[in-house]
Amino acid sequence: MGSEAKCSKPECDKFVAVNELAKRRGFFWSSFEIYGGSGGFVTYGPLGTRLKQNIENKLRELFVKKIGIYEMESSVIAPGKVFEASGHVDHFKEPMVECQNCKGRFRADHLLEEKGISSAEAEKMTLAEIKEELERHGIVCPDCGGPFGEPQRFLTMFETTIGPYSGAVGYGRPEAAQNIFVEFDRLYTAARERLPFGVIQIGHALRNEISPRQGLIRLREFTIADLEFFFDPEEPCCRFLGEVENEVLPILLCDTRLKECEDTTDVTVREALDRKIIQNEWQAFFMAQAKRLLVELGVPAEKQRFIEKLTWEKAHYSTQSFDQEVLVDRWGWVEVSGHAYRTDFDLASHMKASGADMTVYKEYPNPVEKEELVVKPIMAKLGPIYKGEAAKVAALLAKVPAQEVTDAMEKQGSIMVENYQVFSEQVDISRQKTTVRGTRFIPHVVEPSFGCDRLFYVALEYAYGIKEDRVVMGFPRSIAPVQVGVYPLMGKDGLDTKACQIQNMLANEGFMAEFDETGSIGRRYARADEAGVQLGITVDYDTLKEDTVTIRDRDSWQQVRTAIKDLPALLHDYFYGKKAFKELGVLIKSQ
RNA sequence: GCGGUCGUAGUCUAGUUUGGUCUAGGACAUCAGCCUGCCACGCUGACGACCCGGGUUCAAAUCUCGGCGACCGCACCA
Repeated sequence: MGSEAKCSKPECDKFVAVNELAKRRGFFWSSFEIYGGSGGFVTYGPLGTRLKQNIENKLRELFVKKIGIYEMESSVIAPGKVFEASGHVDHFKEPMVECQNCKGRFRADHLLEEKGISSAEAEKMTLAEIKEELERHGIVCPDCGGPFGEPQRFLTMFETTIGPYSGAVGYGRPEAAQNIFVEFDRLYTAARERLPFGVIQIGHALRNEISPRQGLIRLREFTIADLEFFFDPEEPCCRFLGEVENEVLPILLCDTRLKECEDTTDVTVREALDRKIIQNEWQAFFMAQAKRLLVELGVPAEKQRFIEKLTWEKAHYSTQSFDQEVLVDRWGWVEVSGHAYRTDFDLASHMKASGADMTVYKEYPNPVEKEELVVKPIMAKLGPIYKGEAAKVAALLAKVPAQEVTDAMEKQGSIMVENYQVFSEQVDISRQKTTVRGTRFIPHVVEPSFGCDRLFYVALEYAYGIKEDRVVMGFPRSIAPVQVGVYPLMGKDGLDTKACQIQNMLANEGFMAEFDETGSIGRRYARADEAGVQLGITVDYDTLKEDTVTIRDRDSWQQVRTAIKDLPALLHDYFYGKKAFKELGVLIKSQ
């Protein structure tokens, strides 16, 4: 049974078809097959690597080139402190117990919560303490009443040691975001200390999933694109909002979800903000951009939606979160990006843990004149009295609010600081005028975060089509892994040499162009369609006479004839989306 | 991690029930040659597989145990 025949059957879904094609044509496959394989790891082949790069470059185009987001690249492994500070160490380790009788597994902290122990308490307990508490409350398996084994912590971060000393714990990053927060200070300097600004990092992340499934959808090592956008919470306006305010976002709201209803509410970006469905302008802007990105990857708007996350579904750092989902053939709605309002959580956490200053300075539009009381100890008088303790007295005095000192001096002529009495003649109280020109604050963050492997998968699935029993991968032209195939009609009479020259010329013009001379011309077209090659240039006998070629469109199978010398300019326009296929030459009537 | 189903060339599969005739068959793909004047033509040839390891047996693709992997369900998914 041939693969095409099988895939025309209804029970053969697109996931199976796409995965089979991907393996056969080298888009991707699961890694380490010669050693029996290992779940959750994937290898991208020649076509897949190119497609993935094109998708990642779409992100760069959309965010880096068009709106000036900065890009950075940092390490996958980070010292333990980074993820302790970020809260991941706490949130990634869940104590679990297994029933020795029925093998059911339960979250130990949840079992304890039922006995009135708060989750905060449970989180702090050691495994021994958890075991003790479980025994003390006589907690047994809720399913069968069987006894529990030893509690164990399940860690979904990959743990390692840095260097030869086992004390130095390191973790594989489960998201790319933390690198950005950790490097905030330098990034902010590089951004010339102006808000708002954003930084994107596209790179691998690691999550030690219990059981990775669903091919590219859930991997243990995957590519994530985290964009952290920093802004002043007092100036939350998005200057690009005008470009997207009429974009319609289909959102499945919390309220709707709680009614166990799956209906989305269609709102424009403007409405979503006016009705406070989305709290933040930048977040709404990025959601609109995310929708447009998916459209450009070939996923129509009606196959996308946003889900507002419920309180208990949200990450520990987020106040409002939406997931962007795409409808796929096999599993229904699958998350492709997350949009979280992280407030100042991350910068504040790292500031607290590291002691580094993560605040930024903001100048007021108008300086504020401030008059304040200043208490200055007169050391010339304190010194002779308190001798060696004079400095200490002065320090203690500095801790007392100036107004309090002034009041005491006016009432009693002295003030007690601990056991020391300071008299009014020992201090100099004055009113000082100062000009406050600005303030320091921690920026807020909205984060769009894309799963690149999932973007890749949905692009493949939506490109997958069957035309006359043949697979045609109809990628949008901007992400096609191969832009042009160049084919001699026959591998003789100099047609092959001519085709080679054209391929070479196009490659030098910057196109991804491939030469193929084996098999019949029809076979080569079919092969190219399956790889998603956007255009086919065929060199025939007329080419030798008049220096023209035919260009074949992968999707319509139509052909136009055009002069070789015009190819570079025409193709550049075509791939930039400035020209349609039919504008590339004179349409040839189908034979 | 549990339960179910499953694992044969690049891909899809026949064979497994009932161990031997399997030196493992086919289709498609790939490569070489011939042919071929625009959509997987044809012919000839080539390449190429029983997931890994133990056990039972005279004999294992087939039975059995363990491992690994895949899919589905449960759980998990910041």
